[in-house]
Amino acid sequence: MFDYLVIGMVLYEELTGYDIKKRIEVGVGNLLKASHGQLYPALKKLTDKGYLMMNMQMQGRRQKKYYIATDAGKTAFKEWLATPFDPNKDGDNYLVKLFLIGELPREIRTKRLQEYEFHIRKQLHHLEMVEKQIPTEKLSDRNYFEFASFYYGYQTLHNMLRWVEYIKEQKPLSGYLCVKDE
Amino acid sequence: MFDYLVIGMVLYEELTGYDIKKRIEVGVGNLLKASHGQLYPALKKLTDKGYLMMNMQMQGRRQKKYYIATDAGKTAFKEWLATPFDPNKDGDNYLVKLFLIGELPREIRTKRLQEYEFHIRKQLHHLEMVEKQIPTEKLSDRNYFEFASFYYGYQTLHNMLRWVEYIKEQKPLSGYLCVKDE
DNA sequence: GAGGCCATGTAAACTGTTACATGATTTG
DNA sequence: CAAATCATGTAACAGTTTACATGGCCTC
Repeated sequence: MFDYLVIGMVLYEELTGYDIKKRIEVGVGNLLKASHGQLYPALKKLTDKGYLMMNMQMQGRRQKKYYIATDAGKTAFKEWLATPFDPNKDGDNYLVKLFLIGELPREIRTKRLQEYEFHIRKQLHHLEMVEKQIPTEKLSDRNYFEFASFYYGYQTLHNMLRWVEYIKEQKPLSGYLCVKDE
Repeated sequence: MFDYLVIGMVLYEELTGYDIKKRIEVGVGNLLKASHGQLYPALKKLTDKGYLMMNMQMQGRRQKKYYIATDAGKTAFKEWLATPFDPNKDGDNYLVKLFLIGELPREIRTKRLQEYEFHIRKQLHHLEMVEKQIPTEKLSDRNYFEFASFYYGYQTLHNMLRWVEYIKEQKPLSGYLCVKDE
């Protein structure tokens, strides 16, 4: 998965390893860290495989290696991206696919987004079942924070749902943070 | 860290490995999975170290192993929990400590929560700097979803902040999900 | 009686981090 | 001129998942 994310970063633009790392941090940094100890070997491996092309340049005395996806890399990437998300196998990584989903043709994209939405709703439903078993009265300090964590997870899923609903219609992002309710 | 989480689950109650796994899933499942291939060896290791005590029982023909923390285990756990959170070392795992923070005396707890809050605000501030560089006009399909992912991360942090502010004052959890704004 | 959940465990494979290593450029 | 950031890489280590392995209990 990490490999595909890397290819996805250099589909149209030449970037250095350093640049790629930055982009990943900004885009999906909240759930995935790309350590350079993982990134640089990956770049080498993907170049050897023929998925990336490397172009070394000198900027003054500093060497920079620019990478860009080859046709083979683009094909492999798009095949991976178009594959339906499997909750059992892909676990939590749907956000990575969502991050890159703009690369899919609109029709498949909409289908995938609907699948994600369905999956989130299923998880939410499950948490609602669990929630019914939480006592509502006075909690000890101990239990308070345990249940608080549960509610945090619940809330997080809710936000995910709202977000997917929002981007499914490709509403302007400038409005996203201001929207308060569903 | 995983080890301490496990000890934290059995401070007062005897639980089986299976039970522990379930509890972790409900409490912090959204950011941490406890695979049984990791849990069972950990239980064995912690028992050997003297941090857990095991008590085998038969339920019909089925053997169940109940674990509970020893005094040594409790001490080690509380030392770990009281240690200030280090963003450079502990990364994203603060939610695990928050999940267990009710075990700390109120004074230290409040201090830790304030530290978490400060850390989240710092991250938010950083994202706000990044956000200023995002063009507000019409985005291509490609860029739309990349920036959308950024906003998701931003939103997630905001929720984290709201949550920490809320539980800092130990407000009733039943109201949490209904609160819409800060 | 089949399928799903309860229950435990091991080992190989895989993934990811951290420490080690080096050095240039930019900014205060 | 010091510190931060840019820039690349390796290797040992730590952490995690997955597949293999087994079997009981409960509900439809």
